[in-house]
Amino acid sequence: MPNSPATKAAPPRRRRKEARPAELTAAALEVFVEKGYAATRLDDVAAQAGVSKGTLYLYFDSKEALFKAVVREGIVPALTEGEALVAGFKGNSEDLLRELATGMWQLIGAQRIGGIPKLVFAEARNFPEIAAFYQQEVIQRGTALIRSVIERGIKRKEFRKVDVAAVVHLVMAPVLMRMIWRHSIDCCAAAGVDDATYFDEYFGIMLRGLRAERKAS
Amino acid sequence: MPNSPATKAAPPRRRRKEARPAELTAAALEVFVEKGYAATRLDDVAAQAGVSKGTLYLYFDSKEALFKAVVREGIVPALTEGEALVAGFKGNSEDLLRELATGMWQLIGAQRIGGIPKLVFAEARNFPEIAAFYQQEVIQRGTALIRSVIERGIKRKEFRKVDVAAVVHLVMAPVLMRMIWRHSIDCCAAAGVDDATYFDEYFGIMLRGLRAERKAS
Amino acid sequence: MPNSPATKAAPPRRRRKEARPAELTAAALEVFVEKGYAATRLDDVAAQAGVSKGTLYLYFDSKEALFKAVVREGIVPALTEGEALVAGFKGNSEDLLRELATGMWQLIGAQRIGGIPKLVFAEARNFPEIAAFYQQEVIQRGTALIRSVIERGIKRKEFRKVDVAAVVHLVMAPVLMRMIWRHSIDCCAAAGVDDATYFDEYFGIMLRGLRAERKAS
Amino acid sequence: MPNSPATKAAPPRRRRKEARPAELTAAALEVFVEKGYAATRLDDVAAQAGVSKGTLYLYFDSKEALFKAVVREGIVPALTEGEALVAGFKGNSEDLLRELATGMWQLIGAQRIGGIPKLVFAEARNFPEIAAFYQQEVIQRGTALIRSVIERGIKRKEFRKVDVAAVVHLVMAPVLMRMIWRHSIDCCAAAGVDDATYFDEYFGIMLRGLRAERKAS
DNA sequence: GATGAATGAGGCTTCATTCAT
DNA sequence: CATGAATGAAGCCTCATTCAT
Repeated sequence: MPNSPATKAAPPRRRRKEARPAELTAAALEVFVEKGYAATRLDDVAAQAGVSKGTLYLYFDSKEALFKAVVREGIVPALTEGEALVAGFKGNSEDLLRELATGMWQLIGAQRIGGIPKLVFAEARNFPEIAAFYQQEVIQRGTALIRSVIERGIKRKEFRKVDVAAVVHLVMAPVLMRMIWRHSIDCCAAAGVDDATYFDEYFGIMLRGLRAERKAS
Repeated sequence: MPNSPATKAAPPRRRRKEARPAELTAAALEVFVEKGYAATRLDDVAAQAGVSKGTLYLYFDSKEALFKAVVREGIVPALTEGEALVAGFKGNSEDLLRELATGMWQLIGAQRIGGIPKLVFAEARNFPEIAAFYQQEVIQRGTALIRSVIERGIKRKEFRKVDVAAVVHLVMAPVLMRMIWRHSIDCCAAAGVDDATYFDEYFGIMLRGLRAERKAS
Repeated sequence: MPNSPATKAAPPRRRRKEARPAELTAAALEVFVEKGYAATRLDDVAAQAGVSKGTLYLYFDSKEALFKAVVREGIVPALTEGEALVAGFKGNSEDLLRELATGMWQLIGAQRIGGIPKLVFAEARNFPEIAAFYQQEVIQRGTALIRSVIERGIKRKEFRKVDVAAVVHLVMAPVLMRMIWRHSIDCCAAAGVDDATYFDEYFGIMLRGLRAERKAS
Repeated sequence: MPNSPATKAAPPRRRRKEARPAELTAAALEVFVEKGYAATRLDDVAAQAGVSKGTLYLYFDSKEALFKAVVREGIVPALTEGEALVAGFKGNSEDLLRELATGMWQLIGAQRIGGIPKLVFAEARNFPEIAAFYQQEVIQRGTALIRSVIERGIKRKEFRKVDVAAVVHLVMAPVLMRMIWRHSIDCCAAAGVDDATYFDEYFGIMLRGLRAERKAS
């Protein structure tokens, strides 16, 4: 059947087969981040991916399954990248914290995946499974990372002795909140403060706040 | 005595009339915090309040109006109290910040209403009307409050000179995140750090981070 | 108990009792004509009458019953008045038709009751009982009236010989349509033609159209 | 063969796609004319068409859009035909008016779609959007059509000089009223006069009424 | 008699999910 | 594999009707 009605520049079918799920979750990520879970219509995801709505169901059992896949695929690689960045850092802990936070922001916060944390926080209650998964795969690894930096600083007497568990959350909070703003009310609110200034002040406060006090004399 | 017509202990009609709105917003708060805005069905709110769905519309024009009432009733008064605190405060700015944050936490964060911020951040994109309302009614007043404290500290040379806009967000972030955790993944995660420790360390870092440096001399 | 909270100038209760139903139907007429049957809310009728919604149910079993009462009370008296006007007319039939139509317009069409025909035509299908009632009480008497005028004209050789039944409808149609326009799309449409011009042309055509032809010679 | 899964003769999916909108508007026309606009439940339309309620929304955005489609499909073409008739007509204006009115009656009045005008007049007040639409799409074109015929007659000295705007409405009124009767109280009332007689007398009066008077001499 | 708070059925509309092609 | 037409279960909101006071 030559001259088949290939209206669109026929995409290579064969190759697609394996790439499909990733294409779909990529499209879904975009829409979920844009609209939130409840407001995301599978129609939109399908349109974004350039497939029919039915096709989604060939790869994912339900909207919920799709959502889970998006979170899974979206966040873990980013975290891995973050970990790689940190591994084998030489230098003082202030600089390490600085680089870690900056790197995470550039790799995650400033990217589209930066919308995931908001999504997860938003839907954690409705999807305990996601919450648990995220908790294990992301939060634990993430906090461990920060924890190691804090502990390193304390051990090296660069940081004060603090309650590490608490401080880990305190260190993460401003970065997470920045992501959340950006994907919710930021349009108007957080505006007025650009990323550079925000992080400057963040480090200004955090590092002063953590710095070991030097004996006066 | 089957078929007794008085199945439920007939509640006094008259007295209800005035109490109703508060009953309804209380019920709504519970469900909103539990399920999120979009996922809250007015049926559930009605059931929670022990009335029929129609009754809600006797007191509130729409789901949105109900939500706004919840916010107005639960958060705005706290802000007012906060404003009063700041306005009449004598003493150094560190103590003021301490009292303000502690007070806010007790009035909002530790209460059920503390679930509202998460909800708003989560669904702001989908309900621009609500986002705008919250922005005006809560965020603007809240940031103004913090801003006034920071500026007071700077003016009194108690705090360093910082970019106030940025610092306002940095100061709020750990408090907001604490609320968000609590209403999403906290079940398991943030556990391990109790409020007291968290806020101790929070002040420890924030105040050190803001403190004006004393000339060595 | 002096100083009772008589906020409104207490209306004489005793006298009301008998007048109430008429007050209610008057209010209902206004709202029905304004909004149509389905769109009329009993709340609005009650408000218009200055009573509570419950009160309506003291006098009328249902919205439907109220509607029927409105039609009954609104139209029959007007028709009676119309008949009185006609009785005992002396003069030629052209003038009679002219006066009849003009009179009916002034008594009905130009008044608020002029909205009733539209209502009835609109709802006849949904309320066969109303249709039957209106048919008997109004249409039959109305057509008989016109019929008598046409027949009078024919008998007196002032009008051509025509199919009286058909002509009766043809004579009524422009008057009825005028009422209907006025209560539906008139706002914009029929505008451009004032009543005087409309009726001038109406008579101009109708009377020429009915006039007996005079033999030339 | 109990529980046979093929309860209904499975209709061919492909062929349906194109025919569907017409099927749906046909069903809708029936129900709209039967019940009126407000009283028409989309459930009924769907049932009448043999589809589910959701299917309606595959083809029409809303009840209003569905109604507009019904009008566009049923009335607008007739107007177009009428316009064509007038545009190409050779001959005297009496015959033109006769043909136009007769044609309109056959295309609209005598069909099911003839129930639409009543509906629009009845509910225009409650659905301003529909009123505006009908005004633009139907009334304006319709009156322009009649107007052109009247003016043609005057220009050709076949008709008297009359107030055209008024006469347009006078000419339409008996036709519209005939439609309205037919769809409201006609069951019993207008009966007694068949269409042929009615239109005979209509032309008899209208044309005599419009005819230019010939100078005596 | 009068009130008006309360009810609950029902309408329009949306959208996740299915399934014949 | 892919499609997209079709479904039907809810959800928000309205309003005629009831009934305790």
